[in-house]
Amino acid sequence: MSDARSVATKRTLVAATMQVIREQGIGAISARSIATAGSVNQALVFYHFGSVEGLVAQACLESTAERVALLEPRLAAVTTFGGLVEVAGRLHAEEREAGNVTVLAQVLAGSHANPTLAEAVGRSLALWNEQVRATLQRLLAGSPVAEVLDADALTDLVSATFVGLELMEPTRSREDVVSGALAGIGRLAAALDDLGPVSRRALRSVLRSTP
Amino acid sequence: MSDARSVATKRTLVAATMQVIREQGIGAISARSIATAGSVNQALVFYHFGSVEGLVAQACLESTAERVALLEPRLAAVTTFGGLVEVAGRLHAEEREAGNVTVLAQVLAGSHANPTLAEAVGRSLALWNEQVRATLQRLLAGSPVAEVLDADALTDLVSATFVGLELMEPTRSREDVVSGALAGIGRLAAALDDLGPVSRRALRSVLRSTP
DNA sequence: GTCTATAACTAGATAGAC
DNA sequence: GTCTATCTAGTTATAGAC
Repeated sequence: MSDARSVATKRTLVAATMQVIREQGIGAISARSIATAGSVNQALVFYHFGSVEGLVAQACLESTAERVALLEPRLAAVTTFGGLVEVAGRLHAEEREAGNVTVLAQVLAGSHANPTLAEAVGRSLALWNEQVRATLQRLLAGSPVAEVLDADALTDLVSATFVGLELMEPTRSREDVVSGALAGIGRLAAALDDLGPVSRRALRSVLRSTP
Repeated sequence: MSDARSVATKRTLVAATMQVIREQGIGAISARSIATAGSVNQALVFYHFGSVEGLVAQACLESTAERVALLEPRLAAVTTFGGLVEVAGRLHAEEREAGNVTVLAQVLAGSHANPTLAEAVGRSLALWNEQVRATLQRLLAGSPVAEVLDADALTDLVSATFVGLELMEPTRSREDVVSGALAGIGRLAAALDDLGPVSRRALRSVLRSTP
């Protein structure tokens, strides 16, 4: 019974940590702000996680794992670049509610010169990148784009864009700019998907010869 | 005389602030850490800037203005998408030394739920976006891509990518991933630049009809 | 496991000497 | 303008009661 209670408390603390980071940013994190958000005692942070850093690391990891698990089946079902951009658009829309990427972005910023957080962020990013890379690898196979971009490079670019996008979200005056941009990218991707065999060969040879 | 000394002290404080943010992140910022980095007295932060926040805001703004001023003539000389990606690649390489985008990214993260910093970040981002948008507007005029993307949307995407890229820089194991990705994007852009009039018209009509 | 109390420290900010 | 000294408030972390 005491074990079940312990688990519940840990859960509360992790959830409260995510909430504080989402609503006030990593700069507002302290054992007290977390305890207040979760309506628990401040000392429990240290009893269960050893330190505030340890709790933040755990929260970052769980927040990311949660989102990646939800996304995994959807990415597995993607068969075209257009479909991938569509999933990206939905993910961005869902972020307003869940804020998992925001948590990752904030902890990423806080991990500068902080080995403990850096380790947690590294593992969180790896969870994302695994999924994105696998999807891109699948889509790139047989695509002319593979002539100039490998999955690793594209993955890094895609992850960075998403992190930057969510970090800048609060600064945006118009909120439809991102969806507009994603729609445009989606149409470019769709055009690429729908290329006939002749244009496909032509594009491939152009990309191959471009210095 | 006392005025010249005052200006020198302000400069020292602003430079020290940038240095602490670059080397230790926004989380390590305090009147004392800044004063130590600049070898000046801690109380001077409040005498010259009123508060730590005020100093950080000023540093963010100056750091950005400095970089944007250096970039402006180079962007003005860009005439192709390939050229734009090339400038972006150089900018990324120079960041390792200067770290101006890193400062912006860190203050951006710290501006979450902080009106003072948010205002400074907003103005800093505007400085960047002005230049990027003007360049993209020029390049998009007459390009088939304009069928699906306007300069505003693309600017937001480009800025977000750059901020995310610099924020993730310390986490990258291999350091040539970004340059590889930029090289690939550059070849795609070059292919777009070199399109003949026939392919150009064909692409335009495809993009216009893509839903 | 959880709570109270507290030690040890660091933060922002200011008054007053120089 | 700059420095020392200091106040206040908030921080991590732990001992010990429950």
